[in-house]
Amino acid sequence: MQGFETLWMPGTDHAGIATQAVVERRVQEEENKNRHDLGREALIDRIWQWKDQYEQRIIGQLKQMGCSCDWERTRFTLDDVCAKAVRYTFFDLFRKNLIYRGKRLVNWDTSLQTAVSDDEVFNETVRGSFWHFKYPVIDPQPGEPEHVVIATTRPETMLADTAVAVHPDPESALEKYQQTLQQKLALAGESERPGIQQKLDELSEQRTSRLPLLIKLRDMARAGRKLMLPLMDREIPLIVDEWAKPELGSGCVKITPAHDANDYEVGKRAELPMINILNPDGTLNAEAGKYQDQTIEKARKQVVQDLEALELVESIEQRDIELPFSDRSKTPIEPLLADQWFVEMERLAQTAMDAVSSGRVEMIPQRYVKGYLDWLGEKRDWPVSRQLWWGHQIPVWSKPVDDESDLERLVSELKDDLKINDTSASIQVEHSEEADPARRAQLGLPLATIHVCIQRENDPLEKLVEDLGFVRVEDVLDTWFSSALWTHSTLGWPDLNPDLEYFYPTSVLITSRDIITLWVARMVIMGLNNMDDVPFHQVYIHPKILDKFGETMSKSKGNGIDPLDVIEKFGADALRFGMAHMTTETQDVRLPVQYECPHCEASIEQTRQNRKSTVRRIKCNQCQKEFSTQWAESPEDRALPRGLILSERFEVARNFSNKLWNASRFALMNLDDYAAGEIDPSELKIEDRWILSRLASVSRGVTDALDHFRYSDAARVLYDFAWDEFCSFYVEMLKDRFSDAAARPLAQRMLACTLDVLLRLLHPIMPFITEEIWQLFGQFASRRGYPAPADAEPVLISARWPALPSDLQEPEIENQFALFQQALGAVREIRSRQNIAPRTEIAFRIRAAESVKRSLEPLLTYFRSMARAECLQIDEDVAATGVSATVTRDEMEIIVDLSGHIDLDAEKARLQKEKQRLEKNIAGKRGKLSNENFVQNAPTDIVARERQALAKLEDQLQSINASLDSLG
RNA sequence: GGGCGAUUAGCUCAGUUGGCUAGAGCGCCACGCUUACAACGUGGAUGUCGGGGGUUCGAGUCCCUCAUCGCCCACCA
Repeated sequence: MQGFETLWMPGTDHAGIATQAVVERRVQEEENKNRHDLGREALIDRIWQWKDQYEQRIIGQLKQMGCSCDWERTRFTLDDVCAKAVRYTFFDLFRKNLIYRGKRLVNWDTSLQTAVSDDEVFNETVRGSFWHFKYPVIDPQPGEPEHVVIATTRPETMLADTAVAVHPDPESALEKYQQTLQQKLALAGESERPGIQQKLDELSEQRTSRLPLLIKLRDMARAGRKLMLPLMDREIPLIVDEWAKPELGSGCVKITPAHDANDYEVGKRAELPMINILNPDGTLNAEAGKYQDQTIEKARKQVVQDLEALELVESIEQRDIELPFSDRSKTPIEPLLADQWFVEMERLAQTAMDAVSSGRVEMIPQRYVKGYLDWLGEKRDWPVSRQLWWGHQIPVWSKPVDDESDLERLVSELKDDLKINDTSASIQVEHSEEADPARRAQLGLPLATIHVCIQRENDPLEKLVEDLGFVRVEDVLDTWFSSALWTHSTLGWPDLNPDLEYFYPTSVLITSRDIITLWVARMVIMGLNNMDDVPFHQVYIHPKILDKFGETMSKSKGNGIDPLDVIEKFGADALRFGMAHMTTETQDVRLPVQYECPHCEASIEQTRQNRKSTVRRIKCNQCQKEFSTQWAESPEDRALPRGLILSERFEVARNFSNKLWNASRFALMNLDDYAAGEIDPSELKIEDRWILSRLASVSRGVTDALDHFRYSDAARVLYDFAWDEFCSFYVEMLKDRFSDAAARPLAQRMLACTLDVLLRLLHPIMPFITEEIWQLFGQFASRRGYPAPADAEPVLISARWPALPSDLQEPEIENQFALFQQALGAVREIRSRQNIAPRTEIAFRIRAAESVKRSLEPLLTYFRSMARAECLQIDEDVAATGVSATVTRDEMEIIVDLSGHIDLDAEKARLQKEKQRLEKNIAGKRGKLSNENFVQNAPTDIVARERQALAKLEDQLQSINASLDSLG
């Protein structure tokens, strides 16, 4: 289904684009042939619908943004490249004898008349009948049963039965099953126990009641006894096979090799005939005898009815049955035996395992390695043919031959006359599995089939072999076959060119975990096979976006968000930043989805009900007007305005974009008279050294995070820095300095170099807004930097990544600044607590040690602009006088004189609360420190830190108590 | 059935080698349109870190176990 999934989201990756191209070309071809069938029509309809709605929206938006779009060219170039690569690869594998033809059960969708792949199948539990039929034993001996009872949910498949199986050793199988159950019982939790116990009870009863019969049947099977298949009057053998589970049903199981995967395995082991009774459209074929041409449904009823007439129905029970359904047509799947092309994986899989085990390909997070190795370790051959009409058609021409002389003649003709010698075409001869000529004739099988694989498209050879009666194989290749070539086919392989030389192997593949096996493993295999080197060195598996119920977003559930809607509402940068912000290593992301009413902008939560594809319109619960959903089809529904599909989780990112834009606006407004110039480090103020220090740590942090795929860390670090440090402190402090003519030039240069680095760091996750700011910025201050200015690159997208010298990082300065931030916070808190009007100026004093005093003094001036407060005194022995409010912080006590406007009760309540908090913490610390084990065993620096913390807390408690006393 | 992951504030999520007095955004409460920003500013409230055991001086973090949820693979007379 990958082809179709990506089809709805063009541009998500190149494989998607390539697939889309192939689909459309095939649609065109089919239309030219003027073949009609229901499934194809429906699909084409959907494709055109999609093209109108989605592609046009994308192109329209790109055009609105002033982009020119050469979509057509991109598409066809990729298509051609991929088609060639696919043929070259298939040919290469064919020539190495790694491609072979065999039988496989496929999931057949009878309404679309195509096979569907496993990921297009969903299971649904339905209440259904479970029939127990009796098959007569031929010539029962005395003591032997007259019938064998089998059970089925699909009665019509009995027409294709070719055996009934019993277990070869029912006694020990039951014994073993009992042991397993007992083990499970011992380990089980409360809730599971009764169920297991019940099974055990049933089992012990079975062992007495049924075991003798099963042993008897086993012996009959060994003796080669046969049963009569009712209705068909065909003799079928009773066989022994471990697939028959003695503990289930009657212990006997009917074997239908052509219509059931497990039965198929049994059939292979026992060399049973395999009878396919189905036509592609779901009606029964000639093998079904008198039931021919009936639909499955009708045949099912008829079979039951006929068996009832023969008194061969033992019982019918109603049960919950899990049935596989086709996702596309919503009809039940019928397993069907079909000829398939396989890739032999033994050697190929090993190369891909080695690439990862040896570390040549690294997986991040590492936990995904296990699944990858386990899957490849099974080395199961890869069935690559699909019975669909879109995709890359298999480049093989085949012709069946009926006798040895024809075979020899044709092969030598191919080799001698057509010069097929494995250089650009190759021959395989597939001998029929049936050795007996009479039986072959009966079944209409050829002696052998000659397959010719041709490497190049439009090779004249294609025509020549067709003239010899060869017909091209109808099947197309699995989507993943071409996707596996993505890393090199998109670079022009098999043609050598500088791009391929330069870019292969690529550095990193970023993808979703559910296609590690389907896509990643196969890319490694094909890369190694075609290029003799791994396709990438790192594979980053990103988290998945889930909806608010924790379910994967998918079209079939209808619970996705629409990225274009998010862009329309919040902006492209908000989408990108938001995604980065959510991308953490372990956690999948839950994204609640809302519809936005196009009339009143009310937000309507998406529910399991209103997201369904049957819901075409929704009534807004605020304005009561209706709007259409993404599923709208009828003209009336589509005439309604469409509700955007959004998630409010992108608001954070939208607000951040806005903040950044406003801060930049401020910066540019104040750079109108900017003059580039050297910055003398000795002239820097504390806040300058602080912001440089922070900038250095932040750029290191961001670089490191991006290097290690920690996108959310990068986004968070930048968000916090830009908002809380750059905007809330540095920009605020610069305001004072801008109004001072003497200080202005230095302040401007510092602002310019800070903004410069910030924009560079933000660009990867907010490309559009930072680029816009960057280019405006260049008009005001094109030369900037610390300490010496340099010409800034004209375009941010190709600008240098910042690497600040680590000696700019000054922990002491950051500590010093933290003291200021604490003091400022304390003053603001008092203002707020006391409800002091914002315009009212207040005065305060600080009690603190000499070292703190020295740290704070250069910054005292900012209390005026940032808190409308003035520091009167800062000393070790400052004491509260008169009516005052105090706040204690780590290493200081801030005292605000409040005579005139104190709210005594508010202050007392606050102090009481603070006191409680401190007392609790102090008790905890005291307990810890009085524990001898802790003091003895913990590292000395930890103990010292705890002691210090306790002293600080006790000091704070003391001053709180003093304040409480003074307030009465 | 096998494997992987999750469970932290009302919601969505951070929490590096155990040192935590558990954080952020949204939402909530109070005050404020102060010349970058109301998509904003300042301050505030909010947690038995799913339950139970264990290891340790010390557990949100490590181990065991139970519960719930999700994903992948296999199976489904």
